[in-house]
Amino acid sequence: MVSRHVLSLMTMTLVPGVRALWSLHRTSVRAISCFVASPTHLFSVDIPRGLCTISANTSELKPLAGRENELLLESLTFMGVDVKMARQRQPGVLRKFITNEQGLANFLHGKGASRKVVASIISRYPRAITRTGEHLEQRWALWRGIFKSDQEIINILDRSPESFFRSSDNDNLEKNIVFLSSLGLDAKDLHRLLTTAPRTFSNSVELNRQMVKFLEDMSAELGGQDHRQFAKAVISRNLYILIRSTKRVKANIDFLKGSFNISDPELLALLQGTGAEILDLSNEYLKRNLKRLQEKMMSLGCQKANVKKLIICYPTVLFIGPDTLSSKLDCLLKRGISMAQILEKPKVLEYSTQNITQRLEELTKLQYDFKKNGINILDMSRKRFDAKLERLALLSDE
DNA sequence: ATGGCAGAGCATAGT
DNA sequence: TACTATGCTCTGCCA
DNA sequence: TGGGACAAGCCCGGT
DNA sequence: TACCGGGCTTGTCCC
Repeated sequence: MVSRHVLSLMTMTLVPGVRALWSLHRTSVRAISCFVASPTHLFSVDIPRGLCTISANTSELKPLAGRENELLLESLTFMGVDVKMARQRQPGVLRKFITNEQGLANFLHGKGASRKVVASIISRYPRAITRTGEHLEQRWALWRGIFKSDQEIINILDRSPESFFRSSDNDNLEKNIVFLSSLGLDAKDLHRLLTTAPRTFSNSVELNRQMVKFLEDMSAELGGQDHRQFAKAVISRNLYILIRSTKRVKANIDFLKGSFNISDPELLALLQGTGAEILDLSNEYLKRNLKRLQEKMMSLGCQKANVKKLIICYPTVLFIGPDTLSSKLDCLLKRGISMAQILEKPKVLEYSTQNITQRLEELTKLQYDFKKNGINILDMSRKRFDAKLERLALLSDE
């Protein structure tokens, strides 16, 4: 009677993948069996104990018993998992009765992950151990449709375990891939997308659709010609766009629109060009940076049109914190470089104040004439700059 | 970014 | 059996 | 007048 | 944020 109850419980709750792992586990556990009392302990489905207690007190068996699963803790500790971290992140997982940590570990090892990587993955995203073998196989196959090798995927999992494990919906993942491909994003873009913003693929496909729709609508609103093309361009220019909220993106676009008198075609061009990344900024940050940038430039005698020009040809300026930007400008102006020159060659702002200061010193020593030669020399890479300096020194020797 | 956080929805426990 | 409380998962958002 | 060697400028995209 | 360098065009000096 009791055993039949347990059996049906087992068949109902153990999904096929877990059952497959069961037999696998029994063979592989020998090597480490010295650490635990019995193979079943390692798997953390404590059947013998369950058999004893099930009729007496059902609640002790269930996942939500309110206590942590000691055998699971042992198993995780043995695997090198940072249990403290896991507990802090997803405490509920540690109380679960049926888990698949060994299956997961075997699976990942098979794909080339080291023991350390596996431990780190579980520590940071404990829910990973609730995924069944079958689920893992499916999901991996879908990812492999985009990546060339297992190792590539392992690298991403190591960086961002959550991206792979947060969703349990493989259908959705598949739909996402189909959807994103259908946009006309080529294999290379898809690859870059999943590499740099893997979270995109655990979004619901509806959410991704919404963002694309939003971008297309925006293109229409701004008088664009090919709306699909616009959305595609924004995405491939800004791989993070799909993990932003449409609310944020809309707020940023509205803000840009209202802040300086940029025309619709100009805005359209900006957003699908290098300015696409502006959309990532938190709304407050963007507001603050633009406001302070304007203030600073006005105080230096610039017109509003100059601000606009700067942003359009060098949007990255909006990423630079107001204080560093301000001191960077001061540092250049102090050495006799004019604002007009900076506006011509804004790329100089990409370099650190320290770097710029140092270069200015070296050039002053050689009596470099910025008025005559311009400031191109400041925005070269270190190597190129040094080579240039050498040539200059040689020239002045003669 | 990724880790934290919140809300919705779901399953189970408890009465 | 019906209803509530509790806890977990999933998704989406924030910075 | 042609052409080739070398430097500079410019535009990219990639960490 | 800060930094790097590939690759392409243009300019210039010399034979």
